[in-house]
Parts: sequence; C-alpha cells; structure tokens
Amino acid sequence: MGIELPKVYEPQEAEGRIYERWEKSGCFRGVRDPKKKPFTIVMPPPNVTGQLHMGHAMDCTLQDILIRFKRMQGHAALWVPGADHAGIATQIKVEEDLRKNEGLSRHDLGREKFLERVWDWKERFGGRIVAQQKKMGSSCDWERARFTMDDGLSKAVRHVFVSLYNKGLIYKGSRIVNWCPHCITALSDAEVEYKDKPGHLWHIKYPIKGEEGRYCVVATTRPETMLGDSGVAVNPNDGRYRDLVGKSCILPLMDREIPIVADEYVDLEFGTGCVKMTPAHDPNDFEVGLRHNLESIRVLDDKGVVNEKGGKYQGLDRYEARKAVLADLEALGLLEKTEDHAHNVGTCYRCGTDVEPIISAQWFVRMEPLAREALRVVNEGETKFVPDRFAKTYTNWMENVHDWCVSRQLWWGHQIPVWYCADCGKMTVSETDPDQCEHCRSRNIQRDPDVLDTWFSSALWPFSTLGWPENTEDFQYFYPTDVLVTGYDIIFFWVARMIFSACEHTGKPPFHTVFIHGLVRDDKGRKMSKSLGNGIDPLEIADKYGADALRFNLVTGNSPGNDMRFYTERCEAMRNFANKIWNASRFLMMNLTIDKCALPEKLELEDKWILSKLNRVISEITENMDRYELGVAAQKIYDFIWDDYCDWYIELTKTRLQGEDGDSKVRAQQVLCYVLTQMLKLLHPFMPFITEEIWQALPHGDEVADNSFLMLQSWPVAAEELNFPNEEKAMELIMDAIRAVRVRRSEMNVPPSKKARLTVATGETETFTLGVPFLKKLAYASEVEIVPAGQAPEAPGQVTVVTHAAQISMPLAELVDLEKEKQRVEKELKKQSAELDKLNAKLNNPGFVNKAPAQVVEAEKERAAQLTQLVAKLEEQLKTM
RNA sequence: GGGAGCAUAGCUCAGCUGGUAGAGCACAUGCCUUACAAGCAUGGGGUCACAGGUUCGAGCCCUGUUGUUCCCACCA
Repeated sequence: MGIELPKVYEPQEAEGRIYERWEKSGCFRGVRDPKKKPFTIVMPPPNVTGQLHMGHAMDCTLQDILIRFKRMQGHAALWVPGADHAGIATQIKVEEDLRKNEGLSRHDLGREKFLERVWDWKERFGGRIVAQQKKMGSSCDWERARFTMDDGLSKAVRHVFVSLYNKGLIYKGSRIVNWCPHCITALSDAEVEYKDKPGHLWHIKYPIKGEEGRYCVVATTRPETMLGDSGVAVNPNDGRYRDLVGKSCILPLMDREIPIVADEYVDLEFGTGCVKMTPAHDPNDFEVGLRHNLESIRVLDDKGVVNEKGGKYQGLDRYEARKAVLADLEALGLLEKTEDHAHNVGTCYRCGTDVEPIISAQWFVRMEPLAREALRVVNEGETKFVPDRFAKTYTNWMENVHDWCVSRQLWWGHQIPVWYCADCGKMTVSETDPDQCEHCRSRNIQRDPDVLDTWFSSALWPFSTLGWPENTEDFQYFYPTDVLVTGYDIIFFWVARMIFSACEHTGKPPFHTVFIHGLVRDDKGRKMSKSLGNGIDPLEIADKYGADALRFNLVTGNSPGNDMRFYTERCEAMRNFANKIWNASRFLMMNLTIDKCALPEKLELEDKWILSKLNRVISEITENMDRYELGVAAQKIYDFIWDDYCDWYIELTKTRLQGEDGDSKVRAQQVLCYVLTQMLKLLHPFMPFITEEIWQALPHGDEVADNSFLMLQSWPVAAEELNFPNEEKAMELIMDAIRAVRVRRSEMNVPPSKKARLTVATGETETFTLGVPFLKKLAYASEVEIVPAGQAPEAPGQVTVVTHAAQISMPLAELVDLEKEKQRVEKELKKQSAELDKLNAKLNNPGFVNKAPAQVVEAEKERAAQLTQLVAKLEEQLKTM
C-alpha cells in the first residue's frame, strides 16, 4: 500500500469535503424500509434567523451521535431538521434593521409590506444556521427540512386551532395577562422571567370617607397603579380594620370614592394589612375584584403610558407617573413612609423590559383537560426523561399550569383563523379563509389581527413535520418519534407543550424519551450571552480544532443534565486525540501489505489480548449508548484507542511488523487493521469526520463496496469466540513486568539508550518466554534470560524488581545507592504487607465471606494470593541486600 | 414558600445496579525510542463538605447540618 499521509491531521481540509460526499450520496436520507425498525429524532428547530451558538452545537452533537449510532445498528434512521419562525425575536430584528437603515417603523410599511420584508430576511439569513449545522457534522435528512411557517405546518396550526376551538379547549377572554410595553404584545406565563430587584414599599394614606382625620394605610410597590384603584381590601379576621369593612375611602389624587372590602387573600402579616385593589393591573386584585364586584379601570395603554383614565397624569410613562404620583402624595402629606423592599419583578424574556400586568382580551388554551393526559404519559412511563429527575420538574409545572395565553399582538406568525362579523358580532372560526360570516352570511367580516404564540406551532413540530394532519406514509412509519434532545431551559416552553399537543391530536405521546442536557457556560461558569460578550463561537472552534474535537469536547467531561464549562484547552486535548488516531492509522498504512482487514486463523498472545479487550469495550460502549451515557462511552473509546491500542498493542506488534516478511508479519497487520476498523466504527458517532477519512483509506476487500461509507457500516458486536481470558491474564503479567522495569529505570534515571540484560525468575516460564521480545523492546533489555522461580542472580551487582509473578534482575547496581534502595524496598514491603493484612482480615471475616457475592470473594482471594507472592518476593529481596 | 442540582487531586470534572478512588489540564523527572514532541516513559498530589445511620463492606444508599447554584410560586 504505502499511502503517503501528512504527519498532522488537518480537519479544516477534510471535514467539508467528507460532508459533501455524504450528502451527495444520500447517506442522511431517512428511508422507509418495512424490514427495518424506524428510529426518529426531530430536531429542536433553531430560530430561522439565528446563529449557531454553543448550546446548539451541543444539541446537534448529541442528536447526531444518537442517530449515527442507531443508523449503524441497522435502524431506518431519520433526523428531521428545520427552523422556527420565532415570532417576537425575528420581528424585533427586522424592525430594528428597518429603523436603522431606513428610519421606518413597521407601521410605516403596513402589515403586508412588512411581512414581505420578514420573508426577505428569512431568505437572506435562513440558510446560515443550516450551513453551520452541517459544519458540525449533523446527519439530518435535509430534504425533509421544515419551517414552522411553511404551507404544511401552517395548515397543521390552523387545523389544531379549529379543533381545539370546537372542543371548547380554546377560548377568548378578558383576563390579566403579562404585557410587554416594549414588544407591545401579550406574553404567556412561561415567557416572563422573574428577577429580584431592589424596590420600595410605599405606605400611602387613603382618607376614610366621612371620618375626618382617619386613614387606612395601604402598602404598595407600584404606586402609579393607584390611579386605577377601585377598592381597598382587608382580611376579614383582622381586628384592626373590622369596623372599616363596608365603609369607603377617598382615593387620593383621583378623588374617587372606593369601597373597603374583606377578603381572605389579604395577608395579616405583610405590610399594613390594607391592600389597594387595582383589578385592571394585578392578577390577584383582578380575582378579588371579581369576588366583590369591583370595577376594572385600566389606566395604562399598550406602551405603558398613562391613558385618559389617569387624570392629570395622562401621557406620562409608567415610571414618570410613579415619580409624579409620589411627589404629589408627599406634598399632600399622604405618603406615610417609604421602606426598602426587594421584590420579584417579571421581565420580558426577549427584551428584558418590566412586564406590566394588564387586563386585555386574548385567546387562551384551556390547560386542565390537556394536562391530565400529559401527566399520565409521564407518570406511567410512556415518556421517560433522562435524567429522570427532570420528570419531576415537568410534572410539577404541569400540575400547576394556568391557561395558556396564545395570542400575540405581532404581525410575524400564524394569524389567528378567526373572523369577526361587523353585522351580527359573531365569530367565524375556520380552517380555510371564509368570505362570509357563517352565522348571518354577511360579507362584512374582518380577521383577528393577532398571531399565535410561536410555541403554538413548535408544539406540533414532532408530527406536523411528518405531514400531519394528512395521514402520510412518513407519519405512519416514523411517528411517534423516538428521542427528543434538548436543554432543560425549554422543558416548559416546548417539551411540555409538545407532549400535551401530541397526546391531544395524535393520541400518542410524541416520543418515548426526552434526553435533557445542560447549558454550556464559559470558563468562569457564567452563562454565555451576547451582552456579556463571553460567548464562544462554535464555528471558530471547529475551524481551529475541527468539528470532531469540538463534538468530543461537548460530549465528554460532564454528566447528562448538568451544565458544563467550556475550555478551549479541552478542545486542544481532543484535537490531539484525533491526531493520535491519525498517526496510528498512518503508521499502520505505511506498513500495510494486505488488501483486507479480516482476522487471521492463527492468533498470537498479544493479538488475543487486544481482541479480548476489544470485545469488552464493544459490549460496554454499546450498553452505555443504550443508556444515553454518551460521555462514558466516549471516554471508554478514548482510553481504549490511546492506551490499549496505541501505547501497548502497536508497540507490542512492532517487532513483528518491522521484522522479516512472513506469516507473523501478515497476521499482525491483519489484527491491527481489524481492531482499527472496529475502533473507527465505535468512535464514528462521536468523531464522524476523521473516522470516515481513515476508513476510506483502509483496504476493505470485496465485502465492502468501493463507494460505501463508514457511516453506513454496521455497529460492532462482541464475538464470543474472540474472548481469551487466559491470554489476557498472561499478557498482563508481561506488561506488569515491563512496567516494573520501567519504574526502576526511571527512578535511577537510566536513559532508554542504555540497555540492560534482564534475568526473569518466574513460575510462569512459558508466558515469559513468549514475552521476551516485548521485554526487549519495551523494557529496554539487551538480552532476556528466563529462569525458574527462586533462581534469580545474587546481589550485589543486580538491581531487582518484583511483580507478583516474577522477579526481574538487571545488572545496574552501580547506578544505585544501595542504602536508599534498601529503604525503598522496605517501604514497599511495608505498604504491601499492610494491604495484605487488610485483605486477609476481610477474608477472615465470616460476614464478608458468607454474605458478599461469590464473584467478589473470589476476586479478593485472587488478589490476596498475588499480594502474598509479592510480599514473599519483597522479603526475599530484602534478605539479600 | 415549594422543588432540584452541586460539594471528589492545584484547576475543570468523570465515577454506571454499593466491592482496590479516575481523566483532561497543570506540575516534576527522563527521553527527538524511524506513527505521533499535538508525542513516549515515570512520578508527586485526595479524611471523596461535615455529623450520624444502614451494610460484611459506603464517594455511591438513608437522615440531618453547612456552603453553593438553579428552577418554580399571585404575597401587595
């Protein structure tokens, strides 16, 4: 063969080329095959105009590992990609762009023109994130890529809306909603982020009507809302205010008479025990207001500015109004005191503006009936969370969920399919655009201007992307999907909603497993964010170290569901690992004279050792993968490749490989090649590019088609006939001896160039005779003599090291301080004896021998036997010193 | 107010159903041994937060304590 390969692997050059070949050959396509079991993953759709960040990179990596693994295991693997229209986020971006470049607002353009601009924007930037996902190696079926606003998915959205409406599960109502005065839209509960902010608790005196000089003092954190007060509430059990109930007070600044009511809601302990009631701007007050027939007076408009109901404060922004109100109260002597008070302020998750609770007519999804089934499928294990603690997070939320506000006062999104009749005032709710009112046939109808929450369409993603509501072949074959991979931060936004939507509309949970991962943080443990400027661009990392190294970094070194810190140093380490494999393969190929990697009939000791170890690692890794322990699996293949294959097996075979031509040489190549091929398969889901690149360069004989890919080969299975426990043990004895010699030489600072003659006294002469070439090469021996146990050459002149199976002498005594050497052996003896005593105590403990599993007892006995031998040898050695 | 996570080597973290404490980086020593200095060999370094308990045996299971991070919740 003699292939010339560069000394250093260059991922920059290789990765793009390999991806292109895969894609062109149709490797990623999810093909319906009745003979195969489908395995489906639906990608969490990134925002269409977004850029790939580290969290996406991790998402892609985990999904790609799973899909490649299943594909190799022979499943009909399908990974559906796509993008989300991301209502608010995208609209804000386009509006900003419009303002900056043309000085226009969306209203200047009008709805239709503005939407054209958004679609333009999508065309321009929508491809960016796809290219980035490809760079990560994501083996998605791009031909099935979907967008939440495309025709099919929009149809699904309308179908769901109408169906929910007909079932009475969606309704329009005037409720207190979370309102963002900056985005000028309602938000769902999930879209509000609560932050502890320092604030004040103002105590305001409300004069009691008809009782000159008497006041009730209310405590509030938002004094400006008093303009809309329509009552004061006290606890019915509060003795302090019992006589006030039923009376009224005069609302200062507004001179409005408002009733004092008694309601259990009021906490006796907090504040003054009197609470001002603003039903239009506080969800609790709203409830109290309903119970006591208090008027809802909305005093803030959609932008958070005081409206005509706010008297002289009209036109002031809510914060200006607060200042003005406080100043006026102060001047009137009605501000009793001001306390510092930290409180939880709701903010908009998109823009960070303080959310204003405002009464408003919105569309809501009735959650209670939907939550019931969504809870059942998780509680009964039809859908499992990995790690399972997230099931609790989920059920907790689902049990306490409120109705979901789904209307948004935006333009970019799925417009609500409801038409209002100007003549009869009734609604027409329809999947197709009607041209007349379904009640009175009037043509004077107008469509609801609002759009649906983005998550309304995302919630349908697992089935809408497969063609639902049509009963397509894809839907029949691939649905329900298998695994959903996502971060814990969107369990509420998305996972929960997918589950109840799927249960309601398809009658099945959308997937059987939710595989949750944590956040990727910076090296100081901070969340990566634009405002901090601490984000690390995955593409830069992939450029520098290779996507393989980045993927490996993202999947190792942390456990599922936990956050991880991102260290570029770790990428470097993984890049080094990739390079290690590259060089091992390069070495092999330089020495290759065979044309296929089949195993030979006859195997030598070290061959059996590595094959036996390979068997174990195959079983373990497969098991880890099945249990979603991807990091553990990755670590195991890393260790096997680096330690067992490179540091030991290649070194062990070098004498054969670089020696005379003959059977042994060919067999070494065959085993090296076979094991490498198996390793490449095991590593492929984690490092798809380099493994494919190397695999393409290896000879495969006739059984593999020339144009085939590693990514389509079958996943390794452990072969019973390749287990060699005896040879494994024998090889370990030789390795122990090699290590022992190395340790002594290292301690004495003997350079490898100074070879020494070794005498090995052992009861395992047969094994060690086979080990002679290994001792020569790896223990720097000039010659090796094997003698029966007890026949070691006498000191002085000899330095002796012992393992439990052998006593190895080398004539290097002149290099060593005899006194120090004696101390060292004494220390070693003491340590090993102590260990042996401990072990013997354990073995003499009837509790242990009787109760521990036989396997464990056996292993400890074996260990004790070895230690006994070692201690005996050390004692013997000490005697001769 | 509820719930959850974390606490293991100098740093960042693994450690699966309890059975001899691990990795990467950093550090030290010696090596350019014709695959790889992005490497090889060797080494130092841990009361597994604390206190109890279960067990023949606990980093792992149970209880409590401390510190820390996060999520949820309508306390004005």
